[in-house]
Amino acid sequence: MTAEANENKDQKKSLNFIETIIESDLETKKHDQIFTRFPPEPNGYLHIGHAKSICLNFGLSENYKGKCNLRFDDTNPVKEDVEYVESIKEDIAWLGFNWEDEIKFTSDYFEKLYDFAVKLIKSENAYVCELSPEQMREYRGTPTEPGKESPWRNRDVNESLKLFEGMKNGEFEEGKYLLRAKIDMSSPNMHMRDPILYRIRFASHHRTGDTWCIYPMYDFAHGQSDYFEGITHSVCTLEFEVHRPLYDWFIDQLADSEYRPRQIEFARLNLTYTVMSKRKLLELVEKKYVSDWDDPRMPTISGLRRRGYTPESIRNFSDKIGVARRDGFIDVALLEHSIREDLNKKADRVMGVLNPLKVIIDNYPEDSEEYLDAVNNPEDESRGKRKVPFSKELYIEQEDFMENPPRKFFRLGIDREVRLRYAYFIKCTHVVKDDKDNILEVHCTYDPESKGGKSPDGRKVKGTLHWVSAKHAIKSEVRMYDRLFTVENPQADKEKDFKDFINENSLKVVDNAMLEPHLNNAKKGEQFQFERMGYFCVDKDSTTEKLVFNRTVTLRDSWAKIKGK
RNA sequence: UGUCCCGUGGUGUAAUUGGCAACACGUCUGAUUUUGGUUCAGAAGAGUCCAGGUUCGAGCCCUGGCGGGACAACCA
Repeated sequence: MTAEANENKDQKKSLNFIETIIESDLETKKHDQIFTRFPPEPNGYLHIGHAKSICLNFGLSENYKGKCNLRFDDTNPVKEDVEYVESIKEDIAWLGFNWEDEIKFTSDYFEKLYDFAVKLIKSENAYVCELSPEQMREYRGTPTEPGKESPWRNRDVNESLKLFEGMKNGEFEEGKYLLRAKIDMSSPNMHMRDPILYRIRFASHHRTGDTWCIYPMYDFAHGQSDYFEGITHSVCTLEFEVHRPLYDWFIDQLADSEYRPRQIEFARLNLTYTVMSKRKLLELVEKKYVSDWDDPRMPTISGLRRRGYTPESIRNFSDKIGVARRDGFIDVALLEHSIREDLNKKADRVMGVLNPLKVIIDNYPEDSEEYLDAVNNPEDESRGKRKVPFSKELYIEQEDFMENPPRKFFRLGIDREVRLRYAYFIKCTHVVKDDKDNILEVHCTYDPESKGGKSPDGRKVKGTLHWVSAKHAIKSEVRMYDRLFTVENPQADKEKDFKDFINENSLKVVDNAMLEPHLNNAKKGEQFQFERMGYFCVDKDSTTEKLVFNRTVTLRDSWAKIKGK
């Protein structure tokens, strides 16, 4: 009974506006099953903003036991490339979504689209126009002023037919002719002012090669492709809202049954401090500000993956941000919370020192060493334990020692006692410095009774430090990637030189980090939580096979705040 | 000067047929802790853009303002 009550409670979880539409369509039997699609243009890598759309479209079909196509909207060969097709497939699969049947391409429908265009010419709903780009602009009018009709608007049907065929057969140079729909040049909606259907492009297409030299425009391809595939709910972003009347206009001309796909718009994802403009991301890659599309500083899915983000964290993030029709900015802190939440459960803990400071235990036997038990993941006992080597000379983090500690500093200082995690209590006796006053060595004594980190007399220490044995430690490179962009609202400054968006300190490389030896066996892509420093992802250097760690996200760092105050 | 969309704590999303605005992130306390992490407990923070109207009662309905966004590529 309570279980049932709980179930009801879960079901009552509020629906977003798209789910409301879908449930209503299912209830009224408008559709027996829903069918969505994710339609990227293969002209760049997918980023976190696309992830929202992917989770939405594929998620909807999963939740309502429907279907979802992956369709490449490849109607502009000059911008598109197979490299992008491959990366997009990989990213979607990595996120854990499955598309229905084989992958679709808008280019698969070029023939059908051509036939439909011919039909429109015959029904006097389309004509071949020969206005130049400049004239087009002039004739189009502005959002507040009506346009004027093309002199070719009432061209004879047979003449249009013949010219259109000539366009297809490559008889005319680019720009000579256009196929346009005949709708309404005085419509307040610019998209209804005799929109272009086909343009001539002598460009080789990544799939159809040189078969075609005329290519359909987005508006003439998208809705029809939805129709051909049986899509019920065509979910897209808000900027396509003004295209909807045109979308419907074409469907009206095309549909010969009750069935119609419905375009539904939602607000695209904006993230604070993050630029997601494809144009700018492309520029970053082309001008070598970053290594590639998957550079861990990039907001691309592949960049986040290399940085150590998990598919689950991105899907959870997507659930949390919700779906609506109002534009806003999601705080990037929510994204980071999502990955911390996930990694906190999954990532093994490990000790490492980024900026080593040598500690010598004076009363520890010279050539002795021992292996101490360390828990891999306190959240998950099944992750087991590991042995960590301990010896007379150790490294600790430079910032874990202060000669003149402030009031709330709980770590090592002269005459202070702290615990070395999983090892012993140590107490600092003195330090050795060079002539420039830099600390070279911190000398301590240890309490042999406190092995494992507990003292039999029950005395407490306030601080617990991570450490690494100097002679056993592996030296490795650690790269700390930060978000590349640090402008609060990048979209607000569209025209600003994007170089201003680049955070010069977005990458710090530490090449003398000392780590626990067992990390030698770490696999590429594995994530670890370095004690007190954050989450890191193994990213072996492909040229040298050197062990490299990328910072996924830092821990919540209260100490930094205390220090700042 | 046009058409369309949107306006709920700092941020994002909720609120059954109108019924004293909820959740998450963030922030701040406190407790526990072999990570200044995690976990747990708690607090602050909006009266729903404004003004009218309908109603016993409005974030939800109506009217009028104000504010923000989209639309003038042979891009998608």
